[in-house]
Amino acid sequence: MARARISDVAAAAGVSVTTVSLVMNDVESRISDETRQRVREAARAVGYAPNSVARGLRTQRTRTVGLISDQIATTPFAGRMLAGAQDAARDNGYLVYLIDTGGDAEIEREAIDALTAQQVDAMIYACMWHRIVDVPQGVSAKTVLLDCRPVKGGYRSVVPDDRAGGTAAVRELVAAGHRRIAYIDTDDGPIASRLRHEGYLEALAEAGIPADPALHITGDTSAHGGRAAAEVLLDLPDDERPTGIFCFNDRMAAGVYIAAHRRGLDIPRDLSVVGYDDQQLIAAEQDPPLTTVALPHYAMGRWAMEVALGVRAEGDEDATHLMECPVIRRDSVGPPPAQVAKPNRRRASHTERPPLAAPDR
Amino acid sequence: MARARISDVAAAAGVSVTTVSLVMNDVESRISDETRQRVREAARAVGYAPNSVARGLRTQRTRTVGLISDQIATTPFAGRMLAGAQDAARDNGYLVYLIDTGGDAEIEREAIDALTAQQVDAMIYACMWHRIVDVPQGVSAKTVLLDCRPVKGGYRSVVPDDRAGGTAAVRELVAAGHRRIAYIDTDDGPIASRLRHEGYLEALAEAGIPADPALHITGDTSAHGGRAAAEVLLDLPDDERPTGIFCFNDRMAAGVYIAAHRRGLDIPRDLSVVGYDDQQLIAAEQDPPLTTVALPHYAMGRWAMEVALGVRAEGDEDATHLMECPVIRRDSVGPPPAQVAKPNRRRASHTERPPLAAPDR
DNA sequence: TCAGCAATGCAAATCGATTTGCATCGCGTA
DNA sequence: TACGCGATGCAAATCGATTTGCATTGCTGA
Repeated sequence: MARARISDVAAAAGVSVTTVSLVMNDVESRISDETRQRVREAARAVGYAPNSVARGLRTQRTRTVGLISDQIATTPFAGRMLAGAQDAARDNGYLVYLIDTGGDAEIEREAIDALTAQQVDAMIYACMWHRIVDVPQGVSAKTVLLDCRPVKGGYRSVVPDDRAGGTAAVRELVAAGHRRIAYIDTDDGPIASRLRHEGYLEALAEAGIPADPALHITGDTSAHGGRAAAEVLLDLPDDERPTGIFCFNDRMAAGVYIAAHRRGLDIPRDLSVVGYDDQQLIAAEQDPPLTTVALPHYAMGRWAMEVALGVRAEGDEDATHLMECPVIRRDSVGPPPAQVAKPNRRRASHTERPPLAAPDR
Repeated sequence: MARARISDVAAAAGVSVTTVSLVMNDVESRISDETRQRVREAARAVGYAPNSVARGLRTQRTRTVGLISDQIATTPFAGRMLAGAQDAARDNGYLVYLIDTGGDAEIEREAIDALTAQQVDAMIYACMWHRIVDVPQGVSAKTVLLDCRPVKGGYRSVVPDDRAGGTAAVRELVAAGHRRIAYIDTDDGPIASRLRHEGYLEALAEAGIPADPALHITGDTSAHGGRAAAEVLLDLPDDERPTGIFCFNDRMAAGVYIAAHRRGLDIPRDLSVVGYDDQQLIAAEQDPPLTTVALPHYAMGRWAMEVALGVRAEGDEDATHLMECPVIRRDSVGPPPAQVAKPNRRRASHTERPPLAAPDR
């Protein structure tokens, strides 16, 4: 049984298709209340629902949005961003096409062409890590960038405020009384790395704590990298050893936990730790649960969609919106030990110490 | 500058729109090679790409698929499933609408209506956990169920083969020489729980090992639940204590690690552990990396899409496909200790032992 | 009684493609 | 010369909605 068409409703109600259309779309005036009533009942009786494809052809607006992303599958953050965009779309009666390009430029090209052919009303170009992108040609002017910034302007975009997040993280440690605070950074060099470092320096400066380059260590962004970096820090002489560590991300913070536990250090009694990302299944499940800074993925997704649909008035056509990263307080920050505790090391020296002690660079 | 229409190409090539359409769609014969050439060049010159909306209206096929899911945002597995479905769609020239209902029945209803109005060629109804669903009315016959089974048939569906996965997991332990093998189960009662337990029993049976109800413990599906359950097991007398533990999921296995480490037990020397799910950032990052059973999300997503699009011939219209769960061998399984090691307990007894020792029920 | 106007509703054009049936042309053959 | 036929290409209908401009009806007021 085929779907009912508007002409079926017209026949059932004994009116023209024009009248049905006018009634269904609540166009003002022209049609008497009595007729309206009759049309509505007929529509319900035959189970009519307008064909969006036909409507899209005629009106030139499809109420669909294309969301192109480079990596949906491989990061646990993606979901929150999608959910935010999704919810905003639904709230406004839009449907979203999702395309994951896997970062492949050719697939990206094809995706843009396909979405354009499909007459989407807007596009969102999403990245899974805060980075700078060269937006491909062909995306419409109504494209919004999500978690990335354009190489040379011309687009509205939204990214996390990593700088302020770094400051907030370090302020947690400062507020707890720490003065020797390390930053375990990544050596992969993403934008967020630089920004969080700036935030770290700013928080130190505002607390009147001189920055010590020896406390800025790098490693790869895994638990292993964090652990290796932490071992370098914990091997420092007692009066140079940090009492608080801010980590580039939660996975590295998990590595710090491992290094600390292996030396019999208790968190937060002997060492305070703050992470970044508030990564599901990592941050909250640490023992003790990790204090960290959340990446506002849901809010960014929502923002991008609302701007793309034009329901959120953003004055500037060419501006990057910084989304606040809230601190999530859990149990990994406490006051510094009264005097630096002597960790009961299992080994006198780490002969296998990894070659990661890269000082500031 | 508006997009070029087919009539623009026709004008540029000096032919009719019929001819252009015939050429662009590679309809056989009728048009001379010379004309074909001319049309193609004209199309390229004006930058023509067909309008999918108009085409969809005329052909009644939109080359789009709707993917309705209950929880995209909250599980780290979703991405793989989406990626599989996505890739299969792209391989066949389809675009996918993604809708996350959050499990809300009303939103689900609206989603189905919206997708129907949008004339999707097929739908996929995806769940994030293997479960039984009452598929709402109105989904087309071409709907495929992903990671769930219908209450009363009528749909094609694909789910992980949790039973065989449970068997494979336990076989790993049996093959390493273990005879006292525990199963730390969940008490939430998902389908997978029962199936994996059946698989566990089957592996024991085929190895001629009698099942010991005391070795079937339950807990909640978190690291905390796994840890509590492991403590119960490790408190058993030496000759009853398991040497190998199969866990319902990787998070619980992570809890087993914590319990073992707190007692000074080394994995896999003193205790072997097998998880389930191969969860990103959990399984591989354990110390040592966890041997586990992978949920075949990507393959299931691809299967569902291919069946939905009709490119994979599945004879039975009403059948559930079981997708194999491969074992991922890492470093948490070894031979059992020569004789059961005396763990160097920190405490003589666990006065705070949690009330979780629910025997088989 | 009839012009004029408001109220109401409809016919037809339109969006941009696909596809059916028909028209034209040129050439070979009777 | 006239006819038939293959090759080629086009006009027009169609998909299902929206929307413009016009037609009809009934009522008011002169």
